[in-house]
Amino acid sequence: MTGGPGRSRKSPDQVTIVDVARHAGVAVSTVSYVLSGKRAISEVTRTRVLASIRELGYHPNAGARALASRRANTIALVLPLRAGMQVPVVMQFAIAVVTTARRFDHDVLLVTSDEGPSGLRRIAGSAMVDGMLVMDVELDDSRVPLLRDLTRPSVLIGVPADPTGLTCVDLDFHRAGQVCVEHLARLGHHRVALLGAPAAVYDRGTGFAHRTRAGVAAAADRHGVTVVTQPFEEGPAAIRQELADLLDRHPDLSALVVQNEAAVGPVLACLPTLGRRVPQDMSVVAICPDQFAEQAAPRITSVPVPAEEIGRQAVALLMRKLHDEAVPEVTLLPPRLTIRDSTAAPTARTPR
Amino acid sequence: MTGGPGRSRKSPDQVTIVDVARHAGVAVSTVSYVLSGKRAISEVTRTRVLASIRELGYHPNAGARALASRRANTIALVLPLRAGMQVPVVMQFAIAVVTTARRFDHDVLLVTSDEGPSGLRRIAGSAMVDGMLVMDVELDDSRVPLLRDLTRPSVLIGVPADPTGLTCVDLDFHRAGQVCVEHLARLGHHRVALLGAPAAVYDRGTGFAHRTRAGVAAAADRHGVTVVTQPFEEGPAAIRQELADLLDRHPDLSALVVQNEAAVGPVLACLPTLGRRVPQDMSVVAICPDQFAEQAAPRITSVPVPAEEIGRQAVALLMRKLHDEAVPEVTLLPPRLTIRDSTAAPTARTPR
DNA sequence: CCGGAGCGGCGAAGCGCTTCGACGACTGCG
DNA sequence: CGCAGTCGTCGAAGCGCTTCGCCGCTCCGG
Repeated sequence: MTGGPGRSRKSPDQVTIVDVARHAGVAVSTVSYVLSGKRAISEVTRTRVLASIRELGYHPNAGARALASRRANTIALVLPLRAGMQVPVVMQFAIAVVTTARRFDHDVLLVTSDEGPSGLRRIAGSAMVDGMLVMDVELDDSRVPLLRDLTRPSVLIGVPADPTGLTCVDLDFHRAGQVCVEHLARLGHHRVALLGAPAAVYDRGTGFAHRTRAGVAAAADRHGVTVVTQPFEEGPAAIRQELADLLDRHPDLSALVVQNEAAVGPVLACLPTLGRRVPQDMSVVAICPDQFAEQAAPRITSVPVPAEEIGRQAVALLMRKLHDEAVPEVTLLPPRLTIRDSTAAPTARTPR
Repeated sequence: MTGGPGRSRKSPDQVTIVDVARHAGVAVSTVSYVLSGKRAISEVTRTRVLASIRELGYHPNAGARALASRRANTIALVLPLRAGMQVPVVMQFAIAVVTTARRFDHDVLLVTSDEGPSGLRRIAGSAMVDGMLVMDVELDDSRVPLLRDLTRPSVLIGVPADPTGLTCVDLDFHRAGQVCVEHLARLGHHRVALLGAPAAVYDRGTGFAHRTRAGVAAAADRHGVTVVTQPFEEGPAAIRQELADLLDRHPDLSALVVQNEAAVGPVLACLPTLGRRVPQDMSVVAICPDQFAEQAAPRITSVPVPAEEIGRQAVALLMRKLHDEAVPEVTLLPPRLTIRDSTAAPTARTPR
């Protein structure tokens, strides 16, 4: 426990590369090369070293490795912690990121933006991470100029207004909006409402909300569909009220596109009480996680946000940037519409 | 860019402590002591050094620091990634952990359990983290013996069957169950059902589910209340069915305790269609996040899981362990019942 | 007037690892 | 038979930081 006079002051439990080398009867550098594979090592030596490693329970010291190799084998995942976040999606995403990063032999440092840009500076400056994944990027995000300056590569989830010099991944929300409307138009709907995120989300300049709205509008235009757009606050009471008002003002609506996870359940619950059965009197398409769509009654036709896929892609892109490979500035994942039980052809309801 | 002959091969952007020392005209060690405060430094020197640091934009290299000081200033947050997790709670918790850790000048490494125990070994062995927070601990958790062996301290969220030698934090679910039943008993209810988590969660030996059940049973006993216990699967269809069955078998139930985030909404939605208005015909108490309880219609009397508080406590405890302070093995947070609109005295319904 | 105790600062020895250049021992070829 | 070219291994020089021991001051009491 005290460490005899010979052993200086090393803690007893820490096995170092020196111990491994001694145990295997080779030089320290040989052990290192066995581990990294950066030089040829004879099969016999390699197995002997690996055996020693296992026997001693050796784990390379991350700090020393980072210091010597100038690579931390860690990436940062920068989460926002604002209200109105899509919690399950974020979680799914985070898990995909960790899992994928591990596959590339990297770990993930969890960072929140509440320290502001200085937090990013600190992380990057201290060389704790080799690169960073930044979530929930807004159209005009204050972190973007900083990221452009930083020496470490980064990948953004979400697309800012000007993606020049950046790397961004996201669902193609514009197309997602289109796909929803096209589906409804094909069914014969002509009057559609988009129930969007809370107004604050639009005001904040959140890309996905704006892009979806644009996509919906574009497709509507093209297919002769009229669209009413309406932000939607949270809370079942507010939702009920807003929905009632909406139907009051536009009694001839026959379909809804809902882009607001939290609203999906309440909307479905309210519609029958407002005299609209789903899907007979009102079709509903949602942009929300599959899990939500599957569990609702009726099951909802939806375009899921492929959080897992986005996470994988983001990590993969970051890894390529770490290897100095060129990557596209914007990667948009194609939306996939899953048709379930909440959409149908409209039934003649009010005479024109 | 090429690094002149004098500057050897250091990357141009990395400011080191040597640069700061030179700029401030002091020794490297002096800069270090200014930063750590471990030795007295004159005010004049300290300000000069701090000025240089700011001017040069110096950030200590985390790897070097960890190597030399043998402390990484990082803690691991070990998440499960099983199905049936309480996603919003986990998220809340994670954010609280990161925020609190930062307050102690630590960062957070996000780890998932899918690598199994070897993942924990790797993290601990590589000295990337000084300690770990392990979430979602089960009664008989395979990670527990490992944690006991590890040299690095850890704090568990959840309490295993035998917490000896560990440090655990959790909501006092036993008392939470009691509190719910006591509230109902006080209102005059005599026939209560506990709608629990999916059966798999019980089978898995998840502590909070078992403890709640025990607490409910104990309080029921004491107050002369009869309790029906029933695991509840997910998905609105299943829930509706199970609820209908339950009411069929026990038509005289006048109150429900729901410990199943995902079931709260559907249950509330189903009850009226089964001829039970809330709270007139059926009182409902839930153990779920406040957010859910507030947004439901009617707003639900509930005991929230204080994720944020648990996160803060867990980090605080871990920090104390890092400083070799003694901490209690089990810290149980007292449940707080918030009375809202979903509970009332029972109305005579079926004649005895 | 001198000895001892702080104070404030310096220099150097690592922390555990990667990586570069060097160097024997083979190989194959002229 | 000799020389160049691998191949496999070694030794040593850092990476940027903390920390220990030391030293020259100044200040104080005896």
